[in-house]
Amino acid sequence: MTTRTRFAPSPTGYLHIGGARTALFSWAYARKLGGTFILRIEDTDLERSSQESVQAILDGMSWLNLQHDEGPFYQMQRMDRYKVVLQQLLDEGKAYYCYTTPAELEALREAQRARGEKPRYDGHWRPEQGKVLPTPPAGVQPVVRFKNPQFGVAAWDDMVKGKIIFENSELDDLIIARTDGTPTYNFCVVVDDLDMGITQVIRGDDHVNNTPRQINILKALGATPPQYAHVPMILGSDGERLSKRHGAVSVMQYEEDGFLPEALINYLARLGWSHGDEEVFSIEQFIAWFDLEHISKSAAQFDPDKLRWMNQHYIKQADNARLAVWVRKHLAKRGVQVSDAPALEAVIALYKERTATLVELADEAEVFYADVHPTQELLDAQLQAEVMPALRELTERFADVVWEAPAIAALFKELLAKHALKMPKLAMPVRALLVGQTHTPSVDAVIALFPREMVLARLKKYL
RNA sequence: GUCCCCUUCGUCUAGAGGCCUAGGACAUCGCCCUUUCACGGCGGUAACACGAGUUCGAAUCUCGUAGGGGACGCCA
Repeated sequence: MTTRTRFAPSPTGYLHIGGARTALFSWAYARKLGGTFILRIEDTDLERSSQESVQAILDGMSWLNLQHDEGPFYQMQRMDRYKVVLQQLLDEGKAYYCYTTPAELEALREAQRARGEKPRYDGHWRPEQGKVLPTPPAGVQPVVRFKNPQFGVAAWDDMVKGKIIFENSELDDLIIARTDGTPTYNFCVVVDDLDMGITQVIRGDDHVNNTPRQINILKALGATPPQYAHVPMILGSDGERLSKRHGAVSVMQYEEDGFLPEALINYLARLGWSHGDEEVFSIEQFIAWFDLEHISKSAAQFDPDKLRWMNQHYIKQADNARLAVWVRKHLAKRGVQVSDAPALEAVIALYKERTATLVELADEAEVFYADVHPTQELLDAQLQAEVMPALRELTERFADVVWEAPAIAALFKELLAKHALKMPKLAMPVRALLVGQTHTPSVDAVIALFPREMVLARLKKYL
């Protein structure tokens, strides 16, 4: 049987970090085994589902390069199929109508909670051998409940967590169709996974509790359950559940914040999964190495610092032209047009190993294309009387020195000796006037990057 | 409350009874490199939740305790 996995998000928001990692694992598993990766949109909750969310999920997947082979399938378009299966279950006596109203259920649960019991349906309308069912009340639309086995267990060998066993007596009869006739999540999932021939269900471990119910429905349909792999969730950097508070929870937010998709992928792959001591690896390598056994069983805390480190690594080895595309677009958003001199790629080549994100890279590049305004504080600190003569002479000599880093460096050395100054004494003020700050790459390299006239203009402005 | 799951440095993790004086990575600290800042190099601090048991031997197996998480919807 060929491997078929799926990612089945509900379109009630953007693609977040946790979903992205589940998708990544599911995708990688299929890729590794030469299988098929299916995208399914679970949009049966009309209240909360939206087309924008569908698009956000699609965008996130495509940015991360997680291509699906089939789909996207939409559950709302499969209603007819669900109804057929629902009727089948009803006909076979494996599901039944229940007339208990939401208000009655609420009262029931409250009473159970008060008694310290697990809130659950009491089986009031559940048909049994020899049991006389109450007369359906007039005017009440029934829901359909699945007749869950009362004895035995629902168990499976989870590919991540190992053996998990639930007593059927712990499970109640879940609603599989609402009063309006629409099927609910646990039922749709079962039908879909069955119809789509899913062989491994890889999903968040918040679904562990749904699994025994799904297995029971599957069995009622005469099907063999797929294998299950429940992936632990990702916690925010504070150890709390991921939420809006954590800022960048949407995958696309990372795009905006200047992260490379391969960096996020590598980081996510490594978060809660490992292959010995390997930290940095390509997507091909990941696919080759990936397995479910090495996914850790417990939740992992998201570490922004490590992601930044990973991103810096990928920026350093990324193609300059590719980085330039992003930086150019980003600077345009700030209203800064990148000109031909200096070439953006040359700027990036010099700066990329010192920035952890593309936004930071853009920050560094901006001064080459927009006016700089050194703060008065910086000017006061750097333009001390003792360096002014050397600074003026340097500026004069800049007019005809060979405009290349080695020649510029030689000129610095010459003037340093002549004026009896140390390198930082002269380099710092030049940095301040040129780019508005004192932390830059080698000063001669920075100067050589600028067109000569630009350097002269920026220096003369303060001399 | 009930059920299910989890527990190795601050964080992500390696670890399948002796290879563990518990390894790597991020972070952190120190040193080196240096034209500032980075990059890079070298080194340091830092963990098996606790308690019993099994065993010649346990981070690894068993049980218990504690702590954490998840679920208990006509949400997915």
